[in-house]
Amino acid sequence: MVRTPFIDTNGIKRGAWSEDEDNKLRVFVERFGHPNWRQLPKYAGLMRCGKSCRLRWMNYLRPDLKKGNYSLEEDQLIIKLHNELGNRWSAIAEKLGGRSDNDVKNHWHAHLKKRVRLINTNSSQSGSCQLNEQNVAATLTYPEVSSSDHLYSLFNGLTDLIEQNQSIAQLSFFTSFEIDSFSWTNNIETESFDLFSTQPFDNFWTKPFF
DNA sequence: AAAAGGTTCAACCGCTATGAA
DNA sequence: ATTCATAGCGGTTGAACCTTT
Repeated sequence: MVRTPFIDTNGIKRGAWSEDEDNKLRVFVERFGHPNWRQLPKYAGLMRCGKSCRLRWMNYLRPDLKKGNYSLEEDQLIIKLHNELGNRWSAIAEKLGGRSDNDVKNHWHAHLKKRVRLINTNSSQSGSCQLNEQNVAATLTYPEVSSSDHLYSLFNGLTDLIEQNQSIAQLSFFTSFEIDSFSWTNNIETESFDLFSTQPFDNFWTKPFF
């Protein structure tokens, strides 16, 4: 998933970084720091521009960089911070700790934006539910404790069902079965709320889907 | 099995902010 | 006050990978 390496007209290498280049940059920065990114490639023996070196270090090589899947807590925090700060990815990444701004930005566009938009759309249309089953008073039990991968997958499943325009009957079955089994197996107290409430919500993660 | 379309993410580009001269 | 160099930011893109048809 990387761009093919090539040398541009100025003799600067572009595209994907090789392992050898990574090693040169890592060794150099760990030893000397990076007081001047523009000069760095010359002294580090790299054919890259300073900007490219900085980006590679900040987004990939930094030792304090956290890699791998995002936790539910991280997703919650990104959504909350994006709501407060907008597209200020570096500020959001800073508060997450260990994630690069590029990584957070990609994660937002790939995973979170769609879900937030979907929920906002459905919330604003609560009077005329898209699912074409009017006047259905559904109640959803929701665990008070939300730090669980199980809950995360449940949330994903729910939004996928909504996206596929599934019926309330299918949703009700899915939610009650999944959440009841989760709360039962984890011995967690649950609280009820109205699935179709139009009241303003204090907490994104506990607000109804419509 | 192959083609088409969608997803992911590393890297690039252009712009702005900042600080030094 | 102005100019210039550099760092940093956010939007966009290229291409590998994945899924669907």
